[in-house]
Amino acid sequence: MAFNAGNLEEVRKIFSAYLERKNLRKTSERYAILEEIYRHSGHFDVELLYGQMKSKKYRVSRATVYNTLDLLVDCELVSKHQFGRNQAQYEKSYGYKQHDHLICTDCNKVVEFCDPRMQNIHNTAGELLQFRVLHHSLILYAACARKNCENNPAMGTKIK
Amino acid sequence: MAFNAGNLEEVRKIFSAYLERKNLRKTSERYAILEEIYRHSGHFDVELLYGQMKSKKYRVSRATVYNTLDLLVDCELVSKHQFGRNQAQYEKSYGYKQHDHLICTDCNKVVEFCDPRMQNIHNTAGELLQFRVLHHSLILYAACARKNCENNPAMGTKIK
DNA sequence: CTCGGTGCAAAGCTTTTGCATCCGC
DNA sequence: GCGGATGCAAAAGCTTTGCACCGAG
Repeated sequence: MAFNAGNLEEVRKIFSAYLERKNLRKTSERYAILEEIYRHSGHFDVELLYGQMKSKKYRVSRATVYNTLDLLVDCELVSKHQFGRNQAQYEKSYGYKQHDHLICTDCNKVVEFCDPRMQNIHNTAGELLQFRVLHHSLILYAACARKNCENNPAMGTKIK
Repeated sequence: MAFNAGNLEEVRKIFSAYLERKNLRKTSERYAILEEIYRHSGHFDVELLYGQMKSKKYRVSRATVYNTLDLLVDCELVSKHQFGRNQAQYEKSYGYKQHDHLICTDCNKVVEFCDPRMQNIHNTAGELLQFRVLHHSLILYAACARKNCENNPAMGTKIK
């Protein structure tokens, strides 16, 4: 998805409200990281984001990137995934409809999909267990039935 | 689940068949690790298993534990989970029916549950995407509706 | 002015790797 | 005996922490 000024305005407001609610300071670094994330699309990891910040005018540290990502995850502007590798993957989540992930066991690429049945489970599975489900992670590990999936542009980004 | 000699016999046979099929050597360390895993119940991480081996007569290295766990996961005698922490969690899987996991956001304990709707998704979600689903990971993150879940023995092991 | 946030580097923790030795086949 | 597997320790990779300085409120 391309850069979207209106969208950016909205997420900035949400972040501001969150920082105020939690009595956290509105630092330029926090907004710079939020904007950098919402300027790009797809999944990213800390190192990629840190590199993007460094390659621009920004003077940020990894510690601040980690700290700010935690805040953004907490206020639900970013979601965090552990795709079975050691490096956490993130993606912006505002304005995106809920989706899950399929990982190709042949080429390690990630495909997003949406299955309404998963929402049913999300909404009702907790009752029996006496839990209130806050969020979930569903990952399907699957072999590609198509040929040459590695070079298929319809598939998402490759994870490390 | 308590130690079960018959069960152990079976998994040892399965492991032997796997090692033969893959032309891998039947070392005493590999069988010792398999037995140590099947002698206990619940989830475990590498450090716990390594500690258990060390506290007994065994002379094993972490490297061998990691290597053997990879083999056991590959032949489906053990399953591996990334519960959002950095440390991978494992559990024995032979003779267990398929289940998914709920993690309490209050106390970090893991509860196993089984929802037949998940099997439906597993079996059919791949078709549309032209993938053959091999396995999946579903984790519900949920708040405990009961009081004092931390001390509830009905709930599983706490993860780090 | 205060003290929470930051940059930087060092430390921490989990996992992988290199190498000499060992042992299954 | 050959070559894969192991133990050990060192290295690698991701994340967190300690500390002095900076800047938002």
